[in-house]
Amino acid sequence: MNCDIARVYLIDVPYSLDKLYDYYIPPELSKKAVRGALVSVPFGAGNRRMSAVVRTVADSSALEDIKPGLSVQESFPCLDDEQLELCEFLKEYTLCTVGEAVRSIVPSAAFSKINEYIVINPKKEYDVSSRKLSERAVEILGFVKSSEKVSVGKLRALFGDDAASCIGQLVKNKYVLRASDITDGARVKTETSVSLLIGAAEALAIADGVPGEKKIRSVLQREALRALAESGTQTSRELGEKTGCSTLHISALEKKGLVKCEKKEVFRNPYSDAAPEREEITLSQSQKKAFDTLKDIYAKDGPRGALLYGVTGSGKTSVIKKMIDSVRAEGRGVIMLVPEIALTPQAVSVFCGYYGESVSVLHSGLSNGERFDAWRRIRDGLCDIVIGTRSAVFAPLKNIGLIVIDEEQEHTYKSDTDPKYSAHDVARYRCKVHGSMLLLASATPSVSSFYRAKSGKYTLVEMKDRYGGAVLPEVKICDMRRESAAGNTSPFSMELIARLSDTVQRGRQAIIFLNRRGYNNTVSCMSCGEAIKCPHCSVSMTFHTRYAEGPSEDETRQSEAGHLICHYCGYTTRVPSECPTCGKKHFRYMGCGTQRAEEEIVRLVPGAKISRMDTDTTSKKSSHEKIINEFRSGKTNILLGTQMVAKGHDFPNVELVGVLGADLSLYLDDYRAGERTFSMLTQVVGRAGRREATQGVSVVQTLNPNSDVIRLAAEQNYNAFYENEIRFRHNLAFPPFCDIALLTLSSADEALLSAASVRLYERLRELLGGEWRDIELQAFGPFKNPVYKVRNVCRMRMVLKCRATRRLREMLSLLLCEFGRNAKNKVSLSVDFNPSSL
DNA sequence: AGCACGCCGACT
DNA sequence: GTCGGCGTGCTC
Repeated sequence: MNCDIARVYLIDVPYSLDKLYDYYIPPELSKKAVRGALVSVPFGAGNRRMSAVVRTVADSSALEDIKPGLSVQESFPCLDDEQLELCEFLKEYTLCTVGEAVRSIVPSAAFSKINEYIVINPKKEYDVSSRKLSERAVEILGFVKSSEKVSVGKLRALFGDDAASCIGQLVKNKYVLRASDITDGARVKTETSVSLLIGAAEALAIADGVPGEKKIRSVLQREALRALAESGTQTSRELGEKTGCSTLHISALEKKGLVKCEKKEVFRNPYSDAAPEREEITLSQSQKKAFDTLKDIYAKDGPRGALLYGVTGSGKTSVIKKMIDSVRAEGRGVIMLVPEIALTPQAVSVFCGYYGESVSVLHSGLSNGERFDAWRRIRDGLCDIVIGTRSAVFAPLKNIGLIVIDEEQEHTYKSDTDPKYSAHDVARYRCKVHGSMLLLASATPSVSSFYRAKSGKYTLVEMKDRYGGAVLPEVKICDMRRESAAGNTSPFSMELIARLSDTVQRGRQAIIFLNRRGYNNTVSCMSCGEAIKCPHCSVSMTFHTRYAEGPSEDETRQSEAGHLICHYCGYTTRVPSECPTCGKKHFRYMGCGTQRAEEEIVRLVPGAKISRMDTDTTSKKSSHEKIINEFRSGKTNILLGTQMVAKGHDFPNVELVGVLGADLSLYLDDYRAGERTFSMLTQVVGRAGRREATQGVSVVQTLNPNSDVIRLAAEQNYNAFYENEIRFRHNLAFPPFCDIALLTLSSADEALLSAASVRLYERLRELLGGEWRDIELQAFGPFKNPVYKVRNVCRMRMVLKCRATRRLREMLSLLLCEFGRNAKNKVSLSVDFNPSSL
């Protein structure tokens, strides 16, 4: 066999079908059907056309029956070797399909779309009466006859779900044919630049109608000439805007031999107008020291990772910029990941200004076209810095010298849709491939990363001084139990109200932070302040109200209504009649949100002009920036909001920060609750008095003033916090001492779902007792998801504490295939390693 | 997932 | 008798 064979992965197949398939390459495509190319192939009994990516080109196959019919979809090889291997890495690592991996690293606009449709068979005489066709089929045939081509989906919509079988019948009897075509993905945008072929003086003379010169009657053509003579080469769009001429006028000028037009590709870049600003960076002594250490690490060979741990305000960004400069000086590229660009637009603008044309920005707010263009710019080597959110870690940069993960503790770096990857892991992988350095930066590193640093996997680089000798704000912890004992039922302490009034009166500004997130409340004792915790997991229990929140359907009523549930192990109990810690009988159900807080401020602080910022008020595209600008300009004097107010913004006029319910996030049903609370408090407390000589003040309100996490965050004592936390993780076997694999079954059919969850449990036990008995793991469940029903889909889960080894992944892969194959029953299984929340 | 093949109930 | 129900199995 001397015909070439392409070994491909199909793009949109379920996990159990995600294997390699062989197809003949037609001789005329042998140049185009190369490794990494996007192709389409006929698949399955019905020869449906499916997208695929070529993994290997071989000259022979182990199989006998190989289908022809491969065609090439895109003009460029979509993936290079590194990206293809990255896709396979993602499959192995996160148990996604190769197709899902491809879709997440290639912008959707690069994909052509395959349209399948039905046409009438011109060769077939359709003597309907003679053949035995169902009435339905005759009806459908009539419809197909009357229209040129119809998609199966449309027929299904018009004739009901059994249309498919009728079509099968029609196809079998050759009344109709299946066919497909391809619509292009994103167009490459071009623009036409117009330049004069004659001298400017001559052009002006023609435009003015000077006698003796060539005569042009059209006013608009003359105006276009004038504009070109005055300002030189321009795009046809610019000319149109300036003079009102159209492309017709320009092509007329071109025909007359007066101008020449050139088409060239342009890249849509929403950041191209960032003000260029390249200030020389001067480093303080401690910054310099950190920078030198990082450079030494960079100069080493082999896998290198560093954790840049610097207290808030120590000036990490300048050190990172210097690092980026020195990496680029060696001719290598940089990827810098940030948690969420929407929250820090000005930080991105500053970066873009500093690095100008060399930087590409990638984030979810881009249009498909913009994203595609940014991706092409990077792939074609037109820029060497990429700044972006999680998925920017896949940027097709060729020669990576450094990957930076800023604010590395943020949970946005973990994806919770397939592929369920963590940017840290992908960054580590790519750094290994490129021989580049990984740099994590944070004022409050994640416990896992700090542990890696402590155990020598990363080099720890510390910055202990605040830049410019700024002082930390004074932090007052306010015991809200006393307030309520004294009869204050408002969410604000007397002290905070007094300070707020004072601040407002003196024309200064304040930030109020309220971490009112999620839908469920915790129950804590009015007397000792302790929240009720699960006896098995030492995480707080969640109080479920009568109705689940979310899209309110009548059926979303929860069966566990009015119970306490541990989202971790599934343990469920009633609210006890007395506090397990102190025996008192009164509990507080916490749940004051930003809206109520706003009302209270209006009532309690005369003259306050408040901006409220939370997901409710920032749903519109630019409203977030509007609120920020109003506050920055002093139009409002109190900024009230959720996490958004804690991030990145630097408001010089803020001297007071209030934190309501500092312990709210402490009792989230997740083992990282402490870590998140600490990070949050540290950030928000640091917002007060950033650069003024006058010390800012933070008032932290809590029901639990003795909590170590809150106390240590107020002191900004990360090390002590870490020591506590790592001990807890060690004792209860949580990451980094083990991994968590979350298995989720979902289905619209409750009975099938619970049957499947029993099967899953039994199958898992069977596997672990047999062929896979070498795997050590602790399994919990199955139990219902904390939010059991979402949009009428019910979910059940099992939680595995284990080591995410290759062997474990193999076993879970087997499970995925087994439970995927039975997809008939409409139950699907998914696996998430170390999910960002439980 | 989708689609074919294949073996049992209610209709012309 | 057959149409068409969906159970089972395969897809290069």
